[in-house]
Amino acid sequence: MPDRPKPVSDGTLPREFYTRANVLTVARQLLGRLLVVRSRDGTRVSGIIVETEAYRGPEDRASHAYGGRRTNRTETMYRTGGTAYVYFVYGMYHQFNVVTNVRDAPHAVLVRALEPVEGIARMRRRRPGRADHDLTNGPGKLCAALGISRSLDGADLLGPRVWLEEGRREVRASQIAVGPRVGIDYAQEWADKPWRFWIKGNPYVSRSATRRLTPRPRSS
DNA sequence: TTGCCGATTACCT
DNA sequence: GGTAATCGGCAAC
Repeated sequence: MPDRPKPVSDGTLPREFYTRANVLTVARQLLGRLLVVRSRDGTRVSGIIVETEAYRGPEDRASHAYGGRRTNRTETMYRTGGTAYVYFVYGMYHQFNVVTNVRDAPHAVLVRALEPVEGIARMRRRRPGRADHDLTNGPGKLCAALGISRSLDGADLLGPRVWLEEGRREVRASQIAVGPRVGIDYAQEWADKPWRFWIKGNPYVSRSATRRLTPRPRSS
């Protein structure tokens, strides 16, 4: 595993963290980092990233940029690493992605789950009736909890609207689990690639993830 | 606990 | 006109 670029003094991850060529490396190293969104009133809402998925266009059939597809929606993925790619799916959910690699290389990492850290009261108001472990344990859920919408599509991840910080938790390689990505059955052989990463045993990984790979042993 | 299915709309064919 | 990088409710077990 290559060295991780040093953060700038305030802990914000630097451009060089994102512009590296290997999206799988970035997806792994995003685990344990702090995703921060600045609310309208200037306060912080944040969470530690505990689950990610890598998308490696244009060869990756599961990527929106498969085959070099370049449309109004996917244009954001062709921007420089360290840009937010936010899109809308299933008629009601947003998905937050981190663009990686250099300009015109459409690689991205989907953030699938967070462990809430700051602004938890605000998250509860945005997802009423949900237990705390159910606030951000899925890509659509975390966008709702953090107030992420398409207004953040194309935002620079060096701030000031949304950014990532070093975080306080060192995630060792032995603590990272790997498995196939979720919800891309249409992608044929690409659907089986082990490009999803999560922190082993973390209670905030997405439900679909835990269901697929950690089935409980059946009792008689 | 598992599995099915409807919601709801931007986007692409 | 079909589908999607999802979620939550409900039925069956």
